Amino acid sequence: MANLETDLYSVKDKMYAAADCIIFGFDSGKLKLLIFRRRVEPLKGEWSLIGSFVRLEEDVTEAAKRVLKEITGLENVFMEQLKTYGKADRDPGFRCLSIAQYALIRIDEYDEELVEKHGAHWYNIDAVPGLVLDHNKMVQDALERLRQKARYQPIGLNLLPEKFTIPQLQQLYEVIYQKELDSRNFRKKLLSLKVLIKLDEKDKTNSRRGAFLYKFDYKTYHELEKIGYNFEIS
Amino acid sequence: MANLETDLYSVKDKMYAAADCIIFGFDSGKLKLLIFRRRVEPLKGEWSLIGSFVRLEEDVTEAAKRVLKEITGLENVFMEQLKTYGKADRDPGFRCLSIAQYALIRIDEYDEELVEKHGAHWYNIDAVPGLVLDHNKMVQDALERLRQKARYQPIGLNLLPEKFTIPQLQQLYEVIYQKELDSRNFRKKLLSLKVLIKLDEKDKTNSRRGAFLYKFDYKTYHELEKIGYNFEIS
DNA sequence: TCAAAAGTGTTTGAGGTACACCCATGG
DNA sequence: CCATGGGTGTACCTCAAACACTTTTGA
Repeated sequence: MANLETDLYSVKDKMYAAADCIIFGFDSGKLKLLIFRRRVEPLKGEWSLIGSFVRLEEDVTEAAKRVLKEITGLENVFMEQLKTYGKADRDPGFRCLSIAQYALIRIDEYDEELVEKHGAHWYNIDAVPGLVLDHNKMVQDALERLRQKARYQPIGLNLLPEKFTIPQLQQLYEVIYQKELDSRNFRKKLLSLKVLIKLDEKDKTNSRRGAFLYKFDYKTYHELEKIGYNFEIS
Repeated sequence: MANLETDLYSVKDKMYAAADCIIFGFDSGKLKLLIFRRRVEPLKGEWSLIGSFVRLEEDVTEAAKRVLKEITGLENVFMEQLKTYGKADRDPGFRCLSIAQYALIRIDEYDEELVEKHGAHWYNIDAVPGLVLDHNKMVQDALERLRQKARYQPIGLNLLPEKFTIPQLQQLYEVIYQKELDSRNFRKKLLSLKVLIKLDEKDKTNSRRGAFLYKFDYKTYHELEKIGYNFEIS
């Protein structure tokens, strides 16, 4: 990127590719998005998704992982390609495709210091400010994908700690679907799937009585998946 | 593209983007794929998806439409971005992302002459030969997407003529899902959705008795869609 | 008249949805 | 002892799945 501003001819003459990350988190019953203020011109100081140019010798996936690690310190995070934004005029400076990817992170695990160092902030998903370029559209598309995908695959769990309670899980699905769920039916459905392992511990942060903690049984889940089982939470 | 081979330095130094199209058709009860033999080095003569570099001043979507029109003569075809293939080493010649898009076309409408002129061929989906680079993977991914998407949205209809019979439609779903369906249940389900318009004509190509032709009622469908109706065919 | 595809109803079981009360505990 | 969130059971109804025979008509 160093020569971007010095070598104008080559800049205008080239195709660039950016890996932009839509980073979701879940905290205090809210779905959150990690964004930051751009540090470079153009649009310096504006809110933006976190991204980077894809280097010539680098896989697109690697670029996204690099960005994510740089800003959160996390590796091995759930991340999936959303789609590529390829309008010729989407970036007024030069021709740049954006391969958008969304990530689901456990908000209790990220490196707070690193995040602050980069000028990043967590915003409630329903209060995201105006972002640079087509980034708001990307967030909307990512949300829709998350909603769609969470219905049939247990990806939502990537937003919770490894040990979680049923009420927590229900709350998560409620914010993803934007709809209240009946706790009796939710619990019944979840347990009938046979992929939750009940632990002996309780989480007492939300009530005197405490709620039992569970872990998701990925091993069983993957076996069931092979034989055409489908996880579905409406 | 003309200077690709003359200007080696710039070739190695640049990021390219290709729009590759996975073109599906449906004919004689089979799902088909349109591929062609590469006309240029490298890999000249090998089977390949149809694609083109995305021009600097062109939207990615436009590039795909351009390719599709060039080879089939068709415009206004159902086409959707599949995903971007971005491994650094996916193309041994130079750095090239591929933004893959899949298209569903009515096989009775394409321009046969044009297709032949380009050395293209329709292959049964279960007999596709080895393709160049990662193109076989793209086809697999597109198929999976088609299967997934057809379940909840009436996109399959883009593979049939405007007027179609229920048995034809059933056959289509059978090849997409790779599974036999019960004709009584299928018909019942379809008609209960209230989005098929029965015509007075019959198609007698498949039986003496003839089967009634139907049209899909997109107008009603889109209205129902707004109020949270969901089309679903298992 | 017969072969071959089109078209039609009913029964059953699984699972989604609606709904209200008791339990456990710390302050 | 009580306020607060955690946890449980039942009745109903919808819909998917299984299943077999009649109709039409051109050759």
